[in-house]
Amino acid sequence: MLSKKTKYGIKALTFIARQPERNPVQTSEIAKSENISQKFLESILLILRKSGFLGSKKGKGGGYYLIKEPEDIKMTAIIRVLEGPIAMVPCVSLNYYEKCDDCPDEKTCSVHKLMIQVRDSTLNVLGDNTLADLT
Amino acid sequence: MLSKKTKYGIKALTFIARQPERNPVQTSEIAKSENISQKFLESILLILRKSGFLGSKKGKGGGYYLIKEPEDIKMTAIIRVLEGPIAMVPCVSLNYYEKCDDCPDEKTCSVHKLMIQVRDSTLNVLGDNTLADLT
DNA sequence: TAATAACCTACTAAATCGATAGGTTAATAG
DNA sequence: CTATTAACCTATCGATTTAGTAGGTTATTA
Repeated sequence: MLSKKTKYGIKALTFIARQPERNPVQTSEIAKSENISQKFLESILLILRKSGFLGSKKGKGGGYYLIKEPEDIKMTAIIRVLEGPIAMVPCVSLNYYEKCDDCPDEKTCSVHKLMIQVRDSTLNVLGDNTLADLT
Repeated sequence: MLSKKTKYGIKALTFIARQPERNPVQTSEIAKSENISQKFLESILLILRKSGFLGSKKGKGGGYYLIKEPEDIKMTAIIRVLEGPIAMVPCVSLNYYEKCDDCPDEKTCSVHKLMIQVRDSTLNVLGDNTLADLT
């Protein structure tokens, strides 16, 4: 299941990407429009800023703005930052690999074999879609 | 993330499907071979029996056995029983649909649009694979 | 200097997960 | 008929994660 954190993060980024001007958008505006708890959203946008998706400006007229073009922001990147691994099992994760403690040999593991296929197909979809495709 | 429940369930089913004879396999044997807590595995095999994947036999020489041919057991069916929805968001789930409380219109929701694609590609992989493919 | 909005830290209620404990029931072997 | 075996059932539990809330501080603008 996708966490609300990730879901809200994607919605917020989409909201910002939809702005006609490149003006900063306030957290409160996004929160109201997308029905998200403002405090929770604050923490999400902070993560997205710290990981290089957003810039920010304080004080009146401040807010968050996109640093890159929506076409250049792949959904894989967003989801990895907010949700963590895309793979359903750590032992097939490209960016968050971890060995299973129960599995002695990945090569003969039936789950491993299957989850690699799932990972690849998911990766294809999320790699093909950019923020621009969601606007 | 795939739960251990589902992971162990798939491993157990694969183990049973690998048996040369159709003889019942004991929980203890699977647990030992696959490094799974026996008690936990018991509860999983019980679910798989109640949902029609396995038959069981009590007493000495008892255990669990497949009811259908491995070729006829799709991975989608197994995962839906053990893990629940395959979709990452309830609002795009075919078997466990639920409306999002924050989202006023699914048609214009960016997350919805994306998650439908992820669901379909995952469904393709899990629908193409049967238990026989994992053995 | 007041208002604004991002930024930061800490806490928490509720749910879920991965078990464990301690039995009961039914089938088989001797 | 009895002991053993293995499935079956119910309850509980510690740890972790989730989705927030509370209450501030810092920097920018009018």
